[in-house]
Amino acid sequence: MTLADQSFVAPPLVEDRAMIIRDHLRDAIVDRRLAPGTKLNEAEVGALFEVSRTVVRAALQALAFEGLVKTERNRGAFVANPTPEEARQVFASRRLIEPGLALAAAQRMTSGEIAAFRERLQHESELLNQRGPTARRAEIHASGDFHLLLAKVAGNAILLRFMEELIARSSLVIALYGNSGASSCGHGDHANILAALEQGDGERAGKLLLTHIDHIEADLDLRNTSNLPLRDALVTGAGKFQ
Amino acid sequence: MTLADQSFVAPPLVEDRAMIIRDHLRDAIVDRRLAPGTKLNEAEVGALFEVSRTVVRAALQALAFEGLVKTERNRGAFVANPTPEEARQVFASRRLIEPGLALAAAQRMTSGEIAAFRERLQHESELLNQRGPTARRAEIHASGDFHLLLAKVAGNAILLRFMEELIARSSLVIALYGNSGASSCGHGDHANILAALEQGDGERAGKLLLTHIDHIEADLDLRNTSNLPLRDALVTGAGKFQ
DNA sequence: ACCACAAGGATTGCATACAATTTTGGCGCA
DNA sequence: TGCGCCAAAATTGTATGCAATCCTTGTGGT
Repeated sequence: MTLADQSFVAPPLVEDRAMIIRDHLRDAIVDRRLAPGTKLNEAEVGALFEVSRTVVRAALQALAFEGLVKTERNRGAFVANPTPEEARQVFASRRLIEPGLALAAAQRMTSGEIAAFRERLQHESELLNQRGPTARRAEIHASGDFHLLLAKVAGNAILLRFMEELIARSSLVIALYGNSGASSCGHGDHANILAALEQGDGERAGKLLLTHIDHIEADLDLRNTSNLPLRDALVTGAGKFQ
Repeated sequence: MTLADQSFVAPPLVEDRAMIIRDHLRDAIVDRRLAPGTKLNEAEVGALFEVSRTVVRAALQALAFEGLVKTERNRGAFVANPTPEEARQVFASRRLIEPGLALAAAQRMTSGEIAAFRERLQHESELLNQRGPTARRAEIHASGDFHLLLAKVAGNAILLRFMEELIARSSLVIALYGNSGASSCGHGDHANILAALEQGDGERAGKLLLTHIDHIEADLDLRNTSNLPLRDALVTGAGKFQ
């Protein structure tokens, strides 16, 4: 390795520490290293990242906007614990938006972007052949990245941001309600969608996306209200002791 | 006046001052009382609302998330100055989402919600008969409210939030690029959409929404790159002195 | 044993103080 | 006059202190 190899380092000369912390927390939430309902103590998080509460609060506010964190006044911030109804709304939103993205993407996609898609798929299939919780987390991540790439190619920055939020929340929902049995969203779906996109058939890609989302949602058990962390189980659920 | 007269005071015992300031600023931006590009000085805003910079920063961060404010590190917050491309993306997003809302709304709409729609339309037509910039602002507001009501009736909280952002940005775009000539978005469109919804014909309502959005966008002059406030004109535009 | 309640501790909301950065204004010089 | 440079002023980024609120826990009464 030569010095030239390192010269590429993009100079984030001025870093926005709040956004860095936000990204770390988001990763942890989506990967479910932070369980839903977990209290995010400002001082504690600040100590972890070696910043003051001021910065932490900015990060938490950002995550609250994305729906990954719920804040209650004078009580603090908690990792979101999406209800089945919220989960349904997430997927309903995706059903509405993603076919439109496919239409736009099919028209605009360049050969370079096709290559990027292929690389993604390759990465996914590698993860599929691995076992263990780490691989499964990476798999959920990778699956989301496919949809995010679709949104990027579609070329609408607003919809891309919406999709970023929806994908993050989807990952949380899958981690919460997913029947690990069926492993996860079918990898084959993505390949078929890409094929349609390559042929410029955005409409078919959109229909495939719809069934793909159906597959994902079918793998969820949205009846399940258990495994809720104590307090939230009693507060949000209609428990025996209310 | 007796003591009892005062007892009614609705207890916003704990108010979130940051959100109040956010709402005020948003209204001012959407009504264009704050011109695009205007610098939002933290201390200045804080003095106006009699709060510290801390809460002002929270409000500004919230508006930045909605795309109504752009922040630059160490430089401050500025009222968003949407480019024609951003404007197009706003309306493209609405074209994608609103027909889906119409479908859902047509199925779920109650008689009470129909009445609310009628009331909205009544309000709109009253504003149409008035002249002057104040009435025009209120008209843009009211027109947006129609679409927000549609989103509420559709019953998806996530899409409602997306629409809130899109409507706010639309209002800003209309204020920026609107040819006041054609007054504004046709009021008749809304009546037709409501009629379709009442008949439960969500599909037709969706199609009418699409042409309605076409009408709105057709009334814009997105070629216009003038009236940009100095700095932004030079930074974002490919000026002579780059 | 159970409940009500109060004191203490912990945590958040907000204001303020200080550091880092940018902008402004002026001064010298060509 | 016009340009470049530097110091002062202004503004934002961050840390910290204090007040308000909530939660816990222990205590007394029934």
